[in-house]
Amino acid sequence: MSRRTRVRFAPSPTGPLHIGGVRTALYNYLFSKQQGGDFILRIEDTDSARFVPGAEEYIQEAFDWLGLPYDESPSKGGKFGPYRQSERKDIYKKYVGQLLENGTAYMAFDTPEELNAKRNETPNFQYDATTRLHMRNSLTLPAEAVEELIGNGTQYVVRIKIEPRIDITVNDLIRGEVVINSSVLDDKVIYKSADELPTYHLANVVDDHLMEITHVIRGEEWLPSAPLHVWLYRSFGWEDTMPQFVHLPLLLKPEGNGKLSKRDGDRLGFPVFPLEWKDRQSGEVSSGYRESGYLPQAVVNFLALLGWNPGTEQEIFSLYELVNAFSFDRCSKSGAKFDFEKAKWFNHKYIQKTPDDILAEMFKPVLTENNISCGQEYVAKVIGLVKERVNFVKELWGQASFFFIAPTSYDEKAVKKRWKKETPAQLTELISVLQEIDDFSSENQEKTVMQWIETNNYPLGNVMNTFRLAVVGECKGPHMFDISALIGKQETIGRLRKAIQEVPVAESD
RNA sequence: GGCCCAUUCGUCUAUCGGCUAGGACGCAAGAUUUUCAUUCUUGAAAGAGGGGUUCGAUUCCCCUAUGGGCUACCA
Repeated sequence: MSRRTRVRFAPSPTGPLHIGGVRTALYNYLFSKQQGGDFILRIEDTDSARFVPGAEEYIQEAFDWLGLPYDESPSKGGKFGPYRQSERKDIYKKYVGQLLENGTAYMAFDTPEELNAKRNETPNFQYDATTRLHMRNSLTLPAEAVEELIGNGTQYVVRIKIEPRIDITVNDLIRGEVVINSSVLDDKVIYKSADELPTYHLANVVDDHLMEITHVIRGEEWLPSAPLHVWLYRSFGWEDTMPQFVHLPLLLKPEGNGKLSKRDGDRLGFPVFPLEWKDRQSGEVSSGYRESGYLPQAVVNFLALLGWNPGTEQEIFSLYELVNAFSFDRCSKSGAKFDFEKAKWFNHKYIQKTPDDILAEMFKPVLTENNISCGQEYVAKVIGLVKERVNFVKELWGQASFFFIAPTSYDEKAVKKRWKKETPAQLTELISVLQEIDDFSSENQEKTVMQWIETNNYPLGNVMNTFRLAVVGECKGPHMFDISALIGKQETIGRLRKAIQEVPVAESD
């Protein structure tokens, strides 16, 4: 009997979604879609103290932007809901009761102070089979005392009871079998009476079971607690439908050591979040990929290759191609440092793939910012000419501003090098040559102007560069006649006239 | 400290015992171009160290080193 593949991405709404989390979600998405299964978003908000308003909305918006739709989620619903753990209190309560009843968990009344004291006096103190009988819990206290404590409202926690000296095998699709002896595990808290909420471990196992999750695909930081999760499945008697585990290598800082953290981004000058995030408390703004000008497809492509490879030399993948090509046995086992330069390169590639009119739409705000209002068709044409030289949409302005406004100054170095005393006369002549051209297309202009240059035996490089200087203001930009053709005859001649008047001829030589 | 995971160019990675160790980003040089950029070509650049196993180890095993993760009534 094979079950329908169902995977979940289960972030905690404690702030903006980190790019490492995005990659985890992406791998979940790719795998589930390849298997024709379901991709589920579950919000793990069991820690009320760390809840951050707006975080859940942010997460949803990020996946909308990235183009990774969920089949089931808090906003979309689904038949395994609710999808917010804070709304599943009753469910957890019921299942904790089950463990208490079958004796695989117990209640502990030790206060935080008592535990701290224990930890201080005993090095490497662990709440486990060797110590639990010296603590205040339902194993050591008489039944009546336990009754009384509960009766008078004393707060307690429920701990899982780990039997010692048992080898627990975690089967991981990337790492193979990881065997851990239960003696190194501690009796983790799985439920707190204070807020009637489970901790991650319990909620996770119960939800994955109830939601019929077949593959738990998550970051490597969860590997150490995977044996505990296996133990929980065993305690519930759910081992036969236990999901397959997949622990993904972590995303590391681009320089130095440690895993990529929220603070790294703006410190190193690149985003670590998909979308911009403004902290409501501190007002601190963290940059996002979307706002920095990345195309979502580029982010997805780049992230997919960070820890996975197709085994071929293909690097540019559409989401569809990724879904088909993805597999866990081509995932690497070690952490990947984030390479921001390569991310830029991917974006450059995707800019080239994006149709000009879509880029024009994205470029609109930049134009507005510079007080330019202009027909979309013209903007698209401009972009077609310059897009191969940019990595980001917003860089288009630096490459194309002269298509919208005439130069107000002329690059000094270039003027010094190119603007000779004969230049004004030559350009004046050029004006009359251009004046005569009826079909102002790039090709036609080129033919005519080249002929004129040849006939007069003018130095080609110098004439063309001064022409460019007059129209662009610098020695840069696409093919000269493409520029003049696009801005038009009138504008081209106007700019030539202006330059002849304004650019001073160097006195020397 | 304890436990777990990992280790090929600066970075992401290929190699599933035969290697002149391949590709990409970045870097350098050259070519193309009337400019700048793009593009193209070429180049420099790697198996952490030590033991085994083997005819032969980057590949398998062990040890050490290094990196990373976990070690909460966080996730």
